[in-house]
Amino acid sequence: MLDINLLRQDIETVKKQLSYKKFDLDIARFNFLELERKNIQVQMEELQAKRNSHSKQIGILKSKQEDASHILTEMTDINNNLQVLEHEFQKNQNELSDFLSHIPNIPDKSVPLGENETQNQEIRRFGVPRDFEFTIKDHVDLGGALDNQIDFELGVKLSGSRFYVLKKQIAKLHRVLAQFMLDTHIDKHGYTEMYVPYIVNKDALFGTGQLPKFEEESFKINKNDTDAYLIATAEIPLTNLIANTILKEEDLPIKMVAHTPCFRSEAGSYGRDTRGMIRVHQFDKVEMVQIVDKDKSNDALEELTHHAESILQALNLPYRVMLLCSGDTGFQSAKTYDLEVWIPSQNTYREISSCSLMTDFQARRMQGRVRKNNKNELVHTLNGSGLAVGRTLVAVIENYQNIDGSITIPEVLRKYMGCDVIR
RNA sequence: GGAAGCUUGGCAGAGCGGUUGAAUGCAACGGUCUUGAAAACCGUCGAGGGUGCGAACUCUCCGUGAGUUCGAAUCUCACAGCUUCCGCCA
Repeated sequence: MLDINLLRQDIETVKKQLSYKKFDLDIARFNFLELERKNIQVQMEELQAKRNSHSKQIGILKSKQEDASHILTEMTDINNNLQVLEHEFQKNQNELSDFLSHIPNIPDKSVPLGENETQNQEIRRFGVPRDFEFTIKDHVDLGGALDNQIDFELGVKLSGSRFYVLKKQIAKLHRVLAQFMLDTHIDKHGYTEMYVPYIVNKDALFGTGQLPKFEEESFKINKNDTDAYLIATAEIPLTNLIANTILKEEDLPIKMVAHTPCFRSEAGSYGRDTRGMIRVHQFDKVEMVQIVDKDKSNDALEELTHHAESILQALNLPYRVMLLCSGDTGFQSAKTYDLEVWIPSQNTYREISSCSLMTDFQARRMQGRVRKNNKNELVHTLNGSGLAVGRTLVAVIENYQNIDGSITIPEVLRKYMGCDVIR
């Protein structure tokens, strides 16, 4: 959520900044709601003040056993009017907060202007795609040939399309990858390991910005007759840990990491990436979240991105870092780096991590603050995948495939796997 | 799943219809004293919002939501959470 004062002070500038994100801010609508709010609120508070002082008067008179009937009749009037105003005010507030909660975050100054992913900016590259001297297979064929250790049919049998079952060494490699990522972030990058719920309430989804605009992307379930949601990313539970909290200055920065499954409905992606494990309803991800002082958040984004990159480097997987252009930057984000890993079978780089600076956009929604110089100030939140485990598995399998269909285990994973190759 | 008790400011803990946004203690912050620190003493000390150039004035919030009342932290109802006991069970 944006600071409403920003809209009050300089709405034209905000409109322009948001237009870079392909969002059309309805200025007339905002001005109308604000004017209405002001009118109602001033009247309402005047009456409330009157009610409060009259009530006190009545109390004083009654305690002296004196007559208060003339004030009481006046109060009836006040209360009748007040009821109407309070109702109108509530309606106005609902409309205003609905209006505000649908406005995306403003892109950072350093974000290149652009419409879509074709205008994203490549920042740097690591590694060189391997030159295969044989005809390569994709992970689906490789997994199938390896005794169906990646089994899509079983996934369909149990749950439908976009689900899969892993077995034996591939299942272990999947587990080991997550383990390696967690260990790296905890031991080398100073993150605190967290274990969090996979089912969260509406407040949490609103806090990180998935509600109200993106409800259809989550799996909604029922818990004790109230709405609950499967997490689409550990960003949701991790970031919401600071909801309605006033942190101490020395608490910052908070750096947390968790390995969780992620559930996505993938509504609206029919036909896209239908083959394989790239786009599925359930996948594992190791997620990093940082809660930082607002002055340090830009540096924190660079740091976080490097943390994610270090996993790809350790696995020796070729990748590139893309700075998303304004039009491709997500709703909540002010600035996002995507890490794209080389997928040989697709002869291209595919997203494997997204590292974002949310500035105070989420903190304002969830009221996460820090006490600084005796004043409370919103924190900045950041998150990044470090990494998406399923896609990392795909990348390892495809990049490390051998002519006989076996998979060489990356050096750093061998002590975890207890073997050098899967065959 | 059943029963009882509880839910107040950073923490502890009063208040149980009327000048209460909330006593008191601790913590925190500022100051006096001191070479420095501790102790002692003095002072400050919940959050969010509105009108106004400003001074200032004012509203909302005592788990959440509804209700009773001229007036609710205080009464009623529903829901949630916590604690304890019983039952069941990974």
